[in-house]
Amino acid sequence: MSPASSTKQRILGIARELFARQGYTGTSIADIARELGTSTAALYYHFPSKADILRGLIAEPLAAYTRLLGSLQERQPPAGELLGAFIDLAADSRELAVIIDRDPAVLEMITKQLPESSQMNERVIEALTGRGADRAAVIRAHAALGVVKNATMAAMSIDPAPEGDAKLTPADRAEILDAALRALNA
Amino acid sequence: MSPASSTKQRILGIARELFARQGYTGTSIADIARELGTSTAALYYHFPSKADILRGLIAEPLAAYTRLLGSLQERQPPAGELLGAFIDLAADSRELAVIIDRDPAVLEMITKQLPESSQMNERVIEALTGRGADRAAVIRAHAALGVVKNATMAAMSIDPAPEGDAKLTPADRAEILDAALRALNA
DNA sequence: GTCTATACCCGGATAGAC
DNA sequence: GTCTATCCGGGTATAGAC
Repeated sequence: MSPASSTKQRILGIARELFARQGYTGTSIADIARELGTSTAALYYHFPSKADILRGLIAEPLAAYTRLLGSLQERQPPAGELLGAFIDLAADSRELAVIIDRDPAVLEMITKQLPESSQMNERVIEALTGRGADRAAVIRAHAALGVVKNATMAAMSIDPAPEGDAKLTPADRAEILDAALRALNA
Repeated sequence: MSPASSTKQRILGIARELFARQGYTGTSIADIARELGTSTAALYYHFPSKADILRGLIAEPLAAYTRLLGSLQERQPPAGELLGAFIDLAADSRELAVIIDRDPAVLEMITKQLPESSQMNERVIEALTGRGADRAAVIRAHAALGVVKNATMAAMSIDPAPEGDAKLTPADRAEILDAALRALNA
């Protein structure tokens, strides 16, 4: 059963944890193998390279992000809805977010195989401000995104920080969203 | 003259740039030496180790941060003043900020030689909320800090992004501070 | 699917001449 | 202060047996 729960999945789980703690570059295949309880050679039976492990981790979240951005071309949701979606994305993949934008090597890997990603951030800002916004509005949009990133991470770390797949409570989510909207709207 | 403008200073300048772009771990001594136009051995005449180059870069900004936090024990400034101070710190050392909290290896180095630093963030939050704040207030404090970090970085990168030691314009600073205060105060 | 052994490279750092 | 040459460790990855 669960064709997904093979050794491959265990490896991905271990890698996610170690990458988040030590960074991608800072984590060696040997580290992962040790945690897994096998030799490094065994690892290479399941994944052809270290980069492929990373790809296996970020593929889906990255696709979700891309999907969300793509949908903006058809419909411009109100800012609250958009920021809410970002909060959910950040909450779902907070470990990945850490991995991705902490390591320049990872960023480069992503831009290499998904060149659009470099303009993603600008697209988000544009969606939050509308076209032709002035400088102050752009800054406020960045401010709102800063709230989303920082506060979501914090909310999932503090105090009743339950195990791995903790969820963001509705109350916390509402608090973050409100703060982001206040930052956005002068 | 200018006892500071020696080769040491050139090295620090190059290192700051490369560390910011490629990360500390992702930058090799050879990278720095190449940019400097010398061999790696020559570099080791000026600095005993790669870690010492990093220390040379972060010592002063880190001290400034420590000083600011220390001053909080004598006096509790209003939130606006405190957030303003953080904006200025972030603007002054935005490259360093990138270097520091992007690389887990760097973070570890700092906590090893400056153990208090691990509680610094909590102290900041406490200063922003006052003692015994509820969960929502803590989240809002993190939100405000997210604004400071993200919006300051953005403001110094967009459009009239002048050379290296660009300054934050007063207008941008005011915009960021307002957004941070709005995020902080429900 | 997992092992041992190893090839290979690259990074930090040192020795010693100039 | 800078060079060439080199050591050493650790990292990714592979070969080939089991």
